[in-house]
Amino acid sequence: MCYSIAFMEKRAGKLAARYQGILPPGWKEQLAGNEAGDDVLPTYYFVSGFAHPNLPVFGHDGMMLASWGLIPHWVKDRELAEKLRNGTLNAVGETAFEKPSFRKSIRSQRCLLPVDGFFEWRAHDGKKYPYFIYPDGDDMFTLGCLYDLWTDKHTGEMIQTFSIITTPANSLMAIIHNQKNRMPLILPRDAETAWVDPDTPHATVKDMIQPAGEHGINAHPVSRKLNYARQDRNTPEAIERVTYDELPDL
DNA sequence: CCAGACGTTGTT
DNA sequence: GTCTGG
DNA sequence: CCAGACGTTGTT
DNA sequence: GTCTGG
Repeated sequence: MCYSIAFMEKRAGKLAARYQGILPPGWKEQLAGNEAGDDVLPTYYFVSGFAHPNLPVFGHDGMMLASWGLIPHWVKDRELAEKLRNGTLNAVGETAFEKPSFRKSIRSQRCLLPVDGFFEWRAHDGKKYPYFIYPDGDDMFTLGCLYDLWTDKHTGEMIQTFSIITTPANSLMAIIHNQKNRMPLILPRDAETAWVDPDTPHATVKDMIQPAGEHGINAHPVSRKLNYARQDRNTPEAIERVTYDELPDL
């Protein structure tokens, strides 16, 4: 699974350039000339999905800000919305086509979430050690996600929300995430366009939901201060390597 | 049919 | 809105 | 996911 | 053991 991520790259123009292949004509120019997104987007060295942060996701018709934790469009009241969204940070890729909460979104409302990396915990000798998992160089991971738009019938408020698809762990992630053996869907660059295209056949979508290969994926242990949710964990230290003598290598 | 759930995770 | 359990 | 709490009373 | 907050 994937319950916390890093998102430091907040320049709308750079994101637009990175994802220009999936953006309709004109979007790159709009975003590049509009710095407003930078005011809206904080820098997250570490952010928990349970805080339901607003993050930029890319759908077939452009970029939108969406809150992490998918609220299905059919939810009738805020109470159920608040309850469900804590359980929809992730969507199991193997079952998303059947689940009432995801069946519409996985068919026609797929999107991409760029992240600088994500965090998972490794259990060793009765303790939990957080790891930061990140791509090579300056690139970002592109996570395969679903989105939905929910309207509060009572207030008229509309909330755009998303969920991160998960797959079984690859061999690297199985060592780190040794108690859950899941990982987020990391899409190869050449799959991005088809992922967001609402007309991509279901069979093709299913084929895309596979564990990423280990190539290009790096991971190192980070501070156990991340285990304490009440502390301010959104600091540059969150992604810095910490060496624990007792931890076996990956 | 109706009522109620609708999600993730875990079991070192 | 759609599925499951009874 | 993790750490930490885990109760009662009153209340237009 | 199970729920809540972050």
